Formats: sequence, structure tokens, C-alpha cells
Amino acid sequence: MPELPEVETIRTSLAALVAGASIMSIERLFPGILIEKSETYVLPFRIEKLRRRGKYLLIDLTDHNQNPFILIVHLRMTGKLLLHDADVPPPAHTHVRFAVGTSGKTAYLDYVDVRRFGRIWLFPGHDEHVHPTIRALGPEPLGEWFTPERLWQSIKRHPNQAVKATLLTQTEIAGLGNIYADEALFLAGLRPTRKGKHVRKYEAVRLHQAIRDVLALGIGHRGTSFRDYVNSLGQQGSFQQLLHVYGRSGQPCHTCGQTLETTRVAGRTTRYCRHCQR
DNA sequence: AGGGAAGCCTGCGTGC
DNA sequence: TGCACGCAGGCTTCCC
Repeated sequence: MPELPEVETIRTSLAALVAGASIMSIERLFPGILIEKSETYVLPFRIEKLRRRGKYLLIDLTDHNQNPFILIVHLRMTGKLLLHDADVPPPAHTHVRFAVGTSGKTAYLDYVDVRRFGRIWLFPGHDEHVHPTIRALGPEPLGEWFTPERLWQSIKRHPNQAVKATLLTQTEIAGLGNIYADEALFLAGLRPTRKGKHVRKYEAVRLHQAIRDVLALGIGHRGTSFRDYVNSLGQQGSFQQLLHVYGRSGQPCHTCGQTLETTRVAGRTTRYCRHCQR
């Protein structure tokens, strides 16, 4: 499940491989995954820059006529962007295949997605705000606009909502998914089911720090490979070795030894320690 | 306002 | 062995 640290890892690893390269052709193997909001471009595209906003990967392009375009990628659950040599046939569940040329050599950037939840949009311009969901995103949790005060306001905006549900609301904070939300709440000692109106200011401050810590640590370990996630070279992350609660229900808490419990918040399986998280 | 469910999807683990 | 079933969950939309 690619969340912010996984998308950031893909961004940096992919940028090292394809920034400055050209997209020579685009092959659609399954319809509806690549959504073109403009068909006026002339190939090849030059790949200018890879950016990220929340869980969205943003790829700035310039076409043959020097007109700007942007590829916006959301991997959802099982989406992957995999770079393959020219002689490698597209793997199963490849839905879009970009032929990428780097200094005379050709390779394929394959969008592979078993469950086909993910989408790729192509828009004119280099401004991701043309995408309505991106326009509505909350602050980047590792950016300067995400302050303890900002998180506190988000929590207070939803007084009757479980605090975990607020963390998963992308219009409040961009980039947290089930894994990092559970881990941040554990680090902060906060019960995921606690209603916003019962969260104290100092707890929001602690949660703010926990979110930043867990995301930075996740990026440092090149993401969490719990089930599907790999970067563009097929390499796994290692943060799964440091998880405290996600995927550990029924196992002992790393802090107090009590058995971790499972509940459901906002439709998602939620793991926590009854003793350490109040 | 918030929760729940449906829909989009396939693979995998489990129980019979 | 094989089959049915539930679960995994990001996001949108709809309904209560």
C-alpha cells in the first residue's frame, strides 16, 4: 500500500533513472487506467522533473513542441511503476507501457497494477492543481505548513470523529494511510478511536511529532514492504521490520508486552495497544 | 457531521 | 484437491 514514504522512495529512485530521458511512445494494454485530459501533445516527451504531493507522484514533461504537460500518478493499493530492459516482455497486469530512451538505450517504464485501482492522468501544463483532488489536499506532513497548531485545528474540526479517521482524511493531512496512521498513533500513545473533542492540545503536539518521525523513518528505510510494495527497480523497503502495531495484532506490545488488539475505524482494520494508547 | 456501505479489483489464506 | 468465502484497503459516491 504505497503511502507517502513509499511514493517518495519511488520518486527519488525513479528520478535517478529517468530524469532527462524521453518518452518515445505510450502503449495502453488496458483501457481506462491512463486518462488523457489533452491529446494535443507531440511525442517524444522529455521527462523534466519528478515531484510528489501526498500520495501522488507528479512527473513534469515537455513535448516535442516545448509545451508543458504533467503526468499525475496515484498507485492506490497495488500500483507499481517498474523499469524494465527493452527485451523484457510486459509482466502480468501491465496496463500502460512507456518506452523510455536514455542516451541511446531504450527501456520500458511499466505501470503494473493487479487490482487496477490506480490511475494516471495526463494534463497540459506543469501545475498539479488542475487535478481537483490534489487541489483539495491538506498540508504536506513533512512540510513547514504542517504545524502542531494546524493538526490541532484539524482534530478540532472533527470533534465527533475518531482521531485516526482525521489522520486518514487527505484534505486535512496529505499522505497518511493505514500503516503510518496506526504507527504514529502508537508512538504518540493515543487510542485511534479517541474522539477529536477529547484530544488535548499537548496530545496533538505529541501526535504531530510522531507523524513526522514515523514518516521520516519510513523514508529512511525506503518504505514498508508488507505485501506488494517495491520501488521502480523491484527493490523492497525495510520499514516493516520496525513496525510496532501494523500487522501485529495478537502479538505482544514492544513497550509493555500486552497483547495488541484489533478494531475498526473508518472502515479500516486498526491495531493498537490498549495499555499504551489511551 | 459522521458513519456505513457499495463499488472498483485480484490474490491469498482459511475452513469445510 | 477444490471450492466458497472473507479479507486486504484508497478513494469516491451515495445514503442514513
